[in-house]
Amino acid sequence: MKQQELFNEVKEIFTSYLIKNKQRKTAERYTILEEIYKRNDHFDAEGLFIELKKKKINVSRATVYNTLELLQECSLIRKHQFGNNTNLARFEKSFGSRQHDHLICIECNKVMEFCDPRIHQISTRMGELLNYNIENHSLILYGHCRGCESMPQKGSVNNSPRKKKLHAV
Amino acid sequence: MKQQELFNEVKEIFTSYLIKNKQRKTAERYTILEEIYKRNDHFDAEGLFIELKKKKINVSRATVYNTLELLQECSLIRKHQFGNNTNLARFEKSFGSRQHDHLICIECNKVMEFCDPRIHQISTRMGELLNYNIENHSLILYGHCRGCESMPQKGSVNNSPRKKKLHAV
DNA sequence: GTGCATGCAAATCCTTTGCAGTGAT
DNA sequence: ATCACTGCAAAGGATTTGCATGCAC
Repeated sequence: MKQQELFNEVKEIFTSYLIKNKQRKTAERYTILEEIYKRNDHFDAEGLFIELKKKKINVSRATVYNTLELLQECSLIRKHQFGNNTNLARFEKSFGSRQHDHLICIECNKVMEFCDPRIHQISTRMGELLNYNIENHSLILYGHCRGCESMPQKGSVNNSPRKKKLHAV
Repeated sequence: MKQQELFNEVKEIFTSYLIKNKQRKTAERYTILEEIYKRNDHFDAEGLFIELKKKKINVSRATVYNTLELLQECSLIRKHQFGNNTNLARFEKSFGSRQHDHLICIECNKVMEFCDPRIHQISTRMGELLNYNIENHSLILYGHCRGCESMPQKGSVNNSPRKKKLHAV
C-alpha cells in the first residue's frame, strides 16, 4: 500500500469514529494521526510532541495526549508500558500491521517484534479456564541483544543514581 | 513450609545478597522483607508504606523504595507494570511460589495467576531467532471477569474525567 | 571513627486538569 | 451562536533525590 493510501484509509477510520462518538474533526487531530503514521517506531507522547514542534506544527501537549487516547479507542494505535527502564508509555500505529509482541533489550532499549500463534492459544485457553473474557494481552520478553550481551547485568530495572552504588554481581 | 521457616529462608537469601554486594544489614530492610512475605497480594509501594505506618513501624518512603529495589535484585520479589488503569508499579513476593503470569480484569482489577509451559518455549525460541539473551518476560492477559462481564467496554485505559465525555460505542 | 543508609521534604518525571479563548458544528 | 476543543500553565500522582543525622561496620 502506498503511504498516501494508508493515510487516507486511517483518516477515514478516524473520521467515522469521531462522527459515531460525536467528537469534532479538528485539524490538530488529523495532523497528529498523520504524523504517527509516518513513523515506524515505538514512540512516546513527549517524543511526538517534540517532533511536531520541530516541524513547526503547533499543538499542545494536552492535545497530543487527548488525541493519543482517541486513537487508541478506535484501535489505530496501541499503547505499551515497556517497563524496562522507564515508566513512560509508548505507542505504535496498529493499522496495516499485524498483531505482534515485543522483545526488548534491557541495556539499550532496542525493540524487536515477533509473532507466535501459541500466545493466542494460551490466551483463549486461560480465559476459558479462569472464566475471563479476554480482550487483549501484552507479552514482553526482556533480554540482552547481541551487542549488549558482553556486559550482562541483573535483569531488573536500575536507573536510579542512588542505586548505581550497587556492585554488579 | 511454615511461615517462620519461610521468613528465615528468605532472610538468609537477603543476607547473603547484602553481604555479597557490601550493603548494610539494617533493621528496616529486614522489617520490610518480613512485611512483604506476610502478604499474599500484588501490592504497590505506597500500600506497603501505609501498612507499615499502621503497624507503627517507622520507615520512610525512600527506604521502602530502596528496599524494594534490593529485593528485586536478589529475586525475592517481582515487579509488575499492570497497565490496566494505573501506572503504578505492583510487586509480589517470588520465593517459594513458582513462576507464573497474570490475567487482569479491566473493570475491577482482580488479578488471577496462571502457568503455561508454552510461554517459556516461546521465550526461548524467540531469543534464538532474534539473537537476544532472554532473561525474563511479562505476559498479561486483559479481560473481564465473570462478575464484570455484563458491562463490557473498550479494553483501553480510560480513567481521565476529561475523556468521560466519550460516548460508549 | 567512617561513610553508607535513613528520614524528611523538595524535586522530578510523566500525565492530567482548570481556565479562558478559539473554532467546528 | 453554541459548547467542545485547544493551548498554556499549573496541579497531580508515583518515584527519586539532596542533605543532615544516625548507625552498621
